[in-house]
Amino acid sequence: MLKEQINEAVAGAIKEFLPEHAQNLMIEKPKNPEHGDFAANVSPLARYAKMPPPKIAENIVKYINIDNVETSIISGFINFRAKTPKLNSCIEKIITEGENFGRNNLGNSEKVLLEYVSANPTGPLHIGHGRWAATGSALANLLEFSGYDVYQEFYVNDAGNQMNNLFESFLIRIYEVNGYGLTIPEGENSKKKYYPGEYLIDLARKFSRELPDKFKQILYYFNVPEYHKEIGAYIIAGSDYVSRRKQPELMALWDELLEYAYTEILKQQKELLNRLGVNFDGWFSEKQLYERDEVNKSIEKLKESGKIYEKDGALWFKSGDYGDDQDRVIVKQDGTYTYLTADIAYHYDKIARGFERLINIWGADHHGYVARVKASIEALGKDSSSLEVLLGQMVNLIVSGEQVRMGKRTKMITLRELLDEVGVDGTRYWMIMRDINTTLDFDVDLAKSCSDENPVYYAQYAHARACSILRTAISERFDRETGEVLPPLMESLDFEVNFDSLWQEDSSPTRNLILRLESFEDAVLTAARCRAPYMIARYIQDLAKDFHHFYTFTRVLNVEENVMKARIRLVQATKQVLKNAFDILGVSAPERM
RNA sequence: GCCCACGUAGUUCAGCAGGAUAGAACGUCACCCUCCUAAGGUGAAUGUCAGGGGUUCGAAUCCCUUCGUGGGCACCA
Repeated sequence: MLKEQINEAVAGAIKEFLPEHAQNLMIEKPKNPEHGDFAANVSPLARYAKMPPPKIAENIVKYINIDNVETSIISGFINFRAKTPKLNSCIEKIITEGENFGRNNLGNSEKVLLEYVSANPTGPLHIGHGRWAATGSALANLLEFSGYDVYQEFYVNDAGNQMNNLFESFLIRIYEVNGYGLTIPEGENSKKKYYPGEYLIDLARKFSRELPDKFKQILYYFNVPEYHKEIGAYIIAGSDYVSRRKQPELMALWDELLEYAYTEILKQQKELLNRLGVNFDGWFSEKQLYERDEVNKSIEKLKESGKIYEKDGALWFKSGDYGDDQDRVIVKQDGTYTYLTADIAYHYDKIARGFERLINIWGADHHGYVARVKASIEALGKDSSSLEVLLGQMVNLIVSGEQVRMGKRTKMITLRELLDEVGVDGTRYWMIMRDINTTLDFDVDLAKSCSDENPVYYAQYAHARACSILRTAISERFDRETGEVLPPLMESLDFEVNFDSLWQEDSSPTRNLILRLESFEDAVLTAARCRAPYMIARYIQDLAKDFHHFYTFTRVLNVEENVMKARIRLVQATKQVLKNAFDILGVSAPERM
């Protein structure tokens, strides 16, 4: 990689010139392209070298010798300019490496567990989940491309209070669709306890259709008498059946109903994620943590660390000792566990499974949890820096120029609806293309428009255009005047190239394009380091721009044969790099549009 | 009140391990298709980098502070 090469050469030169103050300088791209392709600013060395920057630059340049790279000095800057043989070799490298071009070994096969989405199995995925899903799967690709061994996991919260709420809501809906006149109560309080979404009505219908006998059992065991109708759902959800819950038959039925509901919902979530091109390696069940007694085991481990104490009838974890604002409850007064307890057990399990690095994508609303979980890892005697939590900000949906408030009162727009509207490529690209630290304005109309205002189409069009040129090169042609069929310009795209013919005239669009292609390796490396797939989307935009620019200024076909061959090669290289970049994002690179 | 993120052109955003004249897309205006996809390109206009301090040769970038926006501060998940 050119930048890397220059960086090493400069560092080596500084070692010769200023052995006692050797350091790396930043290699950057000059804003003014006339200065060169890369530049190093020597000013930081001024205080040690005790001479003016231009003098320092002169001294350093003496020790720099990179094949086919020119150096020049302007005041305190050393500028580097790649000569044509260097650029030619870049094209060859891309063609040779093909789909592997851009890979690096940053990860050094480190085993990474990437956890993302992890929605509750209590309802449809919403827009926010779509952002984590798209970004997470792109990050997984990016990390794999950078030498990490990535395992993608979805944590299924199939235990805890929300499961009771789901059960109760589902039960009410079953009564409702069977004509018992019950329904989910309205009001703010109700929203905390019930899932009012229509999807449970559909699910209750499906249930009643598939398992008609079950409803008879429900009537028997839950025994909602006629007079309860008026009082409504509160009776069902209240003490009436809770006291009877101890009956084994009732419990079995309870579990059966609940399992039916959440496995159906989970199935729908999985299907939708699949459709989005998101493929998890594992689905980790919270419930299983309890069944395998992992939660208790992790409490024992915490006890061993001496960071557990009892207060007010509850068991506390001294997370405050590890930088959390305050200590946290692990076992509640009533003997049940908090959400955190299971989460700690989950993270212990990840470590026990041999993952060296844990990366979680969480919504920003979970940011309070970061310190707690990190604390629990510290208590285990591990370095909590192995856990990286990426906090993602919200998604604002823009429809017809108006922001659709995602508040509690308005109807929730689901990911499925968005996907139906915008399509997979548009949804993924838009979800990924912004820094996860900023709130995302998702303009639905723009995202689904097939116009130049839409960055997805701009970029995909560049790929289609490259494909079109290559296709035309080997296709039969018609003579415009005579209508005669002419043979293809090229028999095949497999030929020897002399790249010197690329450089016969002013060719700055060509230079820029090649330098951009070359910088893909650097872009991947930086994006992987920052865990930031959006940087790849940005790279794609830049590359597409350079290619469109090249296209309008440089004819590829129907020029002198050697020139044509060299330019075809360059188009092939562009197509390859675009494809590799799109593959990381999981967005398709269409052959034609 | 405390914690996190954000504030850059009319709009959406890059740039932020300090460095040369602050960039792009969209929108606006003026142009470019005999010929590889005009879903493209060229040119022009557009800025108190939220405000104020500080650090230094140099700050959009680092530090402090004020203001604004969003999110979070449970023995809920």
